[in-house]
Amino acid sequence: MPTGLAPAELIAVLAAVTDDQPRVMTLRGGEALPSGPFETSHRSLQQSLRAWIERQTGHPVGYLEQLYTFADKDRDPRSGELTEEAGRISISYLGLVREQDAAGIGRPAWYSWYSFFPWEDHRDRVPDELVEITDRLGVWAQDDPVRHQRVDYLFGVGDKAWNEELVLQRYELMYEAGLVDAPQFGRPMQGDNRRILATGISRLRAKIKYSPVVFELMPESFTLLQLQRTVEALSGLRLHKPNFRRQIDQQNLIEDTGEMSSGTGGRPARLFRFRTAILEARMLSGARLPLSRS
Amino acid sequence: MPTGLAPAELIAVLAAVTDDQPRVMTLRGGEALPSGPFETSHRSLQQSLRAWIERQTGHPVGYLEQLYTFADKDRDPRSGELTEEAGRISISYLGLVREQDAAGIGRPAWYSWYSFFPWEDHRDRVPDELVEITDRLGVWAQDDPVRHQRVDYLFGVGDKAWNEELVLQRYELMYEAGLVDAPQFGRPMQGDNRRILATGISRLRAKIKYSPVVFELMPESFTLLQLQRTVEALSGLRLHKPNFRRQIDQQNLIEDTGEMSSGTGGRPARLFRFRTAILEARMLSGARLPLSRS
DNA sequence: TCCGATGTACTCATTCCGAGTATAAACTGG
DNA sequence: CCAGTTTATACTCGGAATGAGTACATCGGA
Repeated sequence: MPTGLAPAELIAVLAAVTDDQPRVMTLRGGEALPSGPFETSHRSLQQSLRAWIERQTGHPVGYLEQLYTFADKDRDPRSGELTEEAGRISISYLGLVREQDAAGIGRPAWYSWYSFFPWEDHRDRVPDELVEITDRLGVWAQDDPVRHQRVDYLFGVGDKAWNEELVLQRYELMYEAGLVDAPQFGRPMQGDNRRILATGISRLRAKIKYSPVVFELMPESFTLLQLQRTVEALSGLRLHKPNFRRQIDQQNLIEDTGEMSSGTGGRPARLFRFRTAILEARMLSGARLPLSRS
Repeated sequence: MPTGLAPAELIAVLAAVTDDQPRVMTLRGGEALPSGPFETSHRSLQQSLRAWIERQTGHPVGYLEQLYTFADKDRDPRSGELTEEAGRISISYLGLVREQDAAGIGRPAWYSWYSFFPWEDHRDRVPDELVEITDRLGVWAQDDPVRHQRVDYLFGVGDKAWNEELVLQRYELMYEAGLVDAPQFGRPMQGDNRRILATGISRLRAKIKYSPVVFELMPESFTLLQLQRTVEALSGLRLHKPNFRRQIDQQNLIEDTGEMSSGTGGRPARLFRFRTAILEARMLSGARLPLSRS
């Protein structure tokens, strides 16, 4: 991004899925999210960011959504000092792209989410890191029942279920407990970038449940298993195959292309495509109010 | 708010429910949402806004959530001209308060949402305004099947169901079709304030389904019917009484105070209170992924 | 004392969801 | 070419949640 006197900074969480891994675009060897000043020459925030991303990656951004706006003083509660840029506004966005090969000068790299948040990947087993974290948080909560309740709820301790959407809240609790700087608990990032990434992951994990955004991450045509693997990568959970397929075709979101996948190891699978012009789509039923007739 | 050279402006959608009407705090005779510059003297955006609101209303804000951040050029697509303040950032918030009597100098007024969006109140009947709007939109869509699909989906035409959450998208479609300036379609506001209000209503209508924010609008103790009437006011829908009650006590969110309501016309009702220290609460079941065992 | 309004406890059918089973069709290594 | 592995796809079945409706209780007031 060209520099200049800018009233605001834009920060992007750019996500893609490849090799069954959810990935995020980073700069500086995985230490920073892409960011730059808001250019008033463009028409709007969205357009400004979209243009910059497409210049950087060589790919169009399928989906772009605003995440959160911070003031500088929101951003790093550790250092109480006032910087020269005090009062600057940072606006963060979540963007989804289909491919991850950057056209840049080799600087951008796509890291797996789970290298920053190793405790969030529950696809194969409960991560060792999570066990250690809950142990340490147990000590931190000690005789404080309120802390204990928060830890149990956020990290699925005891009979509580693991809720994959609470990425941000888990990170913030770990921050409070002083665990985020431990190197075994994920790759560090500069400033508050890891927290912004957590915000994006939380948002996306929630969104795939009631909106068909997953398809923004899929190629033109795909098999049902590929779709399932993508959802699993994003949510960090393993899904039940027959039930997943049932839900997908109940939603009526995809249609058969007529073609079959070339052998990926087993029996060839049908190739599907996303039904365009489906704007009324909701992935799952969505919450309901108990309506009255009439 | 004191004026000054500010990098950003804060705008608040302050909501309350009284007399079975969802209300929003306005200035200038209902023409503007409260707003002011972001004061860097405070610690963060949230705190800055919270302090200002409490000074204005004399009441604490129970719940405060960021809505959306606009650049000036996002804000009024009609006038293409560049103003002196081009590039200014506006950050909007949704706040919930329990009472609506302003301590101010008589300037703030609490108007019903539905005076700005008369077509959004479906509690008693389908509003006449909605019928006229869909008629006009039918003409606007004319021979364009894509437009027709959008209109049908957003406004519940034909066999499509009315979706109360789509307040913002409906308003934006009406804007596109040139209907928002018609005086019979709701009270006007200055600039894009009506669109920001629509954003807040959309967010709140979605939120009450999976989060216990409604209780931020309720008094200390309340009857089940009062709670139902509040949800109905917010959603603009009429709910099924027995099923509403079933859901509420399945969620285990409230507890009996032991007291009874003084006669409100019929048999006295139990008074309940919100169970504090319920952070794991979700109003409804929430969408689900088809999980796999172990 | 009856009526209207509200409060509260049920029933019943349908749909949705979690869990599991069974079979089909490819590839692989001996 | 046969056995075993991997993936694809079609079912079944029970339990939970949801939509819709019924029955009855208890108050104030005409």
